[in-house]
Amino acid sequence: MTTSTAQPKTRLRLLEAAGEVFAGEGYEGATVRAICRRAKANVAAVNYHFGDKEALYLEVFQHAFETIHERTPIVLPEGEASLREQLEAFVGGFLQRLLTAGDSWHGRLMARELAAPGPALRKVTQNFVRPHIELLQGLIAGARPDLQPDQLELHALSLIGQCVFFRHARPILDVLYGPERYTRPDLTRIRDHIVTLFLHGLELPAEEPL
Amino acid sequence: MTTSTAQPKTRLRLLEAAGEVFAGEGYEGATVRAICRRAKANVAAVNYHFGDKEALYLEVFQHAFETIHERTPIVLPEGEASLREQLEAFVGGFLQRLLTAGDSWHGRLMARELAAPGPALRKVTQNFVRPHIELLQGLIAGARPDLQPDQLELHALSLIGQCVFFRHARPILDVLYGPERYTRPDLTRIRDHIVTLFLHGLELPAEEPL
DNA sequence: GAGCGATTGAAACGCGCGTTTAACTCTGAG
DNA sequence: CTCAGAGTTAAACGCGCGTTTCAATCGCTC
Repeated sequence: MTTSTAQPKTRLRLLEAAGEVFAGEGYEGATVRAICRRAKANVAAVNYHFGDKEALYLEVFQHAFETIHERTPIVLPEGEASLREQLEAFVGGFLQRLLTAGDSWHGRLMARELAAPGPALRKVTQNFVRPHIELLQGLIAGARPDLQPDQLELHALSLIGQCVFFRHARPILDVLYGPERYTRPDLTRIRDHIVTLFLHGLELPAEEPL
Repeated sequence: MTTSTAQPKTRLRLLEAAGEVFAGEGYEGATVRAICRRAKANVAAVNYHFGDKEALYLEVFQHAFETIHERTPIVLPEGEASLREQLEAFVGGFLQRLLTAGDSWHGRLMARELAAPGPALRKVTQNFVRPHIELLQGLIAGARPDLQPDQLELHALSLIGQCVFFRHARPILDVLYGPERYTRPDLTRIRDHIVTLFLHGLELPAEEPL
C-alpha cells in the first residue's frame, strides 16, 4: 500500500509540538522551525510528513478532536434520570471539556480558530460544536415539546453561551479576578448555577417539588 | 511643545487602515506594507509616526475605544424605570455594541485580542469589559440586595456570557445557521429572551404581576 | 551483507518581513 | 528669498521565514 502501516514516532511528535506552538503563537506566529525544534525533528520533517505548514495545521485539528473525544467523552445518565440530572451531566461534562482544555493546547487552539476563522473552522464546528448543540436541543425538546424551534435554539444557545464564556473569557477573567477564580475547582458551582438558571427559564409546569 | 498640535491626516489614515488589517489578519499576519498600502502612505510612515509596529498596534486600540464609546454609548433609562426596562436597555445596548462592532473592524480586533491575549488585553478589559460588568452588578444588587457577592458575580457573568456569545461565536453561527440568523434584525428578540431568562433566574419576590 | 525504499540531516534557496537611511518636498516664519 | 523643520519618498538593509535539495542513514527483505 502507498501509505505506510507503521507510524513512526516523528509524525506524532510533530503533531503534538505543532498543537502546542500553533495554540501559543497562532498560525501566522508559529514557525515551522519552532515546531520542529520542540519535536526534536529536522526542519524538513514538516514538509516530508505533511506536505506544508497548512496541511500540518489541518491535521493538528483532526488529532485534537480525537484526543478530546476520547479523553473527556460526554455521557448522559441512563434512561430514568430527571431533566436536572441530565442537564447537570451535560453542563458538567461540557465545562469539564472547556476548562480542562485550557490546560492543554487543544482548547486554546479552538479558541484561536473561532476568533480568526480559517479553513479549519468548518471542521471545528461540525466535530465539536454541533454535537453538543444537538444533544442539548434533544434534552430540552424532551421536557418542553411545545417549544418552537426558534425558542428551542435560543434556549440551547443561551446555555452553551454561558458555558463557553468561562473558557472564551479566560484571559479577561484573569485580569478581573485573578487566575484562580472560575477554574476547575469551581466547576460544580458554575454548573449548578447555570443549570438552575436554565431550569427557571424553561418555566417547567411544576416538576418534582424538590 | 514636543508633540505637534496639528494632526496631519496620515496618522489617522494609518490608524484606520491598521485597524482593518490587524482585525483581518491578526498582529502577526498583518504586514506594515499592507497597512501602508491601504492608508496610501509610504512604508516608512508607520515607523515615523508610531515608532514601530507594536506601538501602532497599541494606539489602534486606544483609537478603537474612543470610536466605540462615542458611537454607541450605553445609557440606562432615568430613575423611575423598572428592572426589566433597565436590563433591556443594558442588554440591548450591549448587544448593539457587539453586533454592530461585527460590521466594522473594532469588534473583530477585540475578539482577536481575547483569543490571543497580548499586551493590549489589559487595556481592553479595563476600558471595555469592566465598565459593563460593574454597571450590571449594580443593577442586580439594586433588585436583590441579599445576594452574596459570589452569586452577584455569577449572575452578571451569565448574562454577559450570553451576550458575548452572539459575537464571539459568530463564525460558528455562520456555519450552523447561515450568516443571516442572529444578526442585528434579531437584536430585540435575543435581548428579550436573555432578559426574561435572567429575570426568572433572579427569582424576584414577585414584581409587578404584568 | 547487499540492495533498496523510507526517513532524517545540514545547508541553501528565494522571498517578504520590519526597519533604516538619506535625499526630497512642502510649508510657514523672519 | 532663505531656510529650518516636519513630512514624505524610494531604495536598501539584515533577518528569519517556508520550502527545497541532496546526500547520509536507517530498517528491512533476500
